[in-house]
Amino acid sequence: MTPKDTRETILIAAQATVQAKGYNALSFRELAKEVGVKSASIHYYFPTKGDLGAELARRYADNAVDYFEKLIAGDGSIDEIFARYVAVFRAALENDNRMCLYGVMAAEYGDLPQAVRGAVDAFSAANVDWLARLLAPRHPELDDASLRARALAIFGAIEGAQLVARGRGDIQVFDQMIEAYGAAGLTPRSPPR
Amino acid sequence: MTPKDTRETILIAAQATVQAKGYNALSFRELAKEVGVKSASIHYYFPTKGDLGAELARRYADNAVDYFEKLIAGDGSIDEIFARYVAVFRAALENDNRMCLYGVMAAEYGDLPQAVRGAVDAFSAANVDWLARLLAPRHPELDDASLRARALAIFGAIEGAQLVARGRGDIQVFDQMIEAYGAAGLTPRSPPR
DNA sequence: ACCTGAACACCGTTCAAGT
DNA sequence: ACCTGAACACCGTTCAAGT
Repeated sequence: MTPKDTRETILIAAQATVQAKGYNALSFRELAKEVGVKSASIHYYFPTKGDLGAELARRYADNAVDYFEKLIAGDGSIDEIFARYVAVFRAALENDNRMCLYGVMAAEYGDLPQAVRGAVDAFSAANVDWLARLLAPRHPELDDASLRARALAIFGAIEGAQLVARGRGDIQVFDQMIEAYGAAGLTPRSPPR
Repeated sequence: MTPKDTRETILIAAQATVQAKGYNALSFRELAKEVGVKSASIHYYFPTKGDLGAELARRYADNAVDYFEKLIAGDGSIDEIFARYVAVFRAALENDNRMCLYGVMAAEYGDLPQAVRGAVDAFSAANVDWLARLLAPRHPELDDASLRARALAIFGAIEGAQLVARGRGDIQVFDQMIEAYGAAGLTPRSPPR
């Protein structure tokens, strides 16, 4: 395994643990065992746990932005694109009842190193920006501030649906909540399949 | 200080820490320093951290249920009672950007002892029950399952608003999201003051 | 450049010992 | 009944030492 692979393997394993158990439950020693090195070697790539956490959050946000850009540039109605956006959050729950990295870290915010907080904030800002862009054509009557307020509310509602559904350990709870948001008119509705 | 006080002091200090930093960031040794005993004494009252966490979650749910019962039995329109319900979640953010104990613990769910999980689940169930009762008179057209789905969606949206607002460290973000939920018709709207 | 063992101060937990 | 010191295996971090 090349060093570049080792670094990547660390990040992948760490992300899975944080999404499942939280940032504070992530242990360098456990992580080292999964990767097949000693814990001191993790520190070679990431001097502190904060450095690892910050890179994790940055990577997560960057990957999300890339994917969302492709979604909005691709084919499909606003309803269809929104459904694919929601599907990303649903997929985390399908993956062993994991949560969005952002949601986990936001809940632990008070104990997060400053560098991690910055990357966490960037994720929510990117989601709100993207949602505002997606919804803009449908809401020509809204000024920029109102459009962003709507986007913020949608992002929060989805995060909350994920949080509550993971507590229930029931993905149908997530689907039910997303359906209710659509029925109330808060979000676009998924097109029938 | 009587022993009963000691036990109570432990619970109060522990709750504040969990709401600020998360369950995993709670340390028996730090807690002992705050309370003014040695960490082994905390174990006298709560044999394991799981025992403490479970009691924390139970107490939190019980206190919430008591308060909510008083709200629904007291004066006021549905809109007014709902506004007071939302105010409870807002108050956590006002208190040094803390979160609802439930939200924090749900985010750490994968690393929670079984006893803690049970108490966490009870809190969300209690909230959904209560919201369904509150909204029932306004939605005679909904059957029980639909009413509960609506209540679930509202609960999740409020939790999500709190999660995102704490990440921003901005309580106005919370207010904006609650306003947007009302505007969309998902939740009752706060009566003007 | 990459990895490691050993040490440090921390953590939850246990338990024999104190009052 | 309530508290404690000391020990255990854990934790993140540092660093000198290896290749």
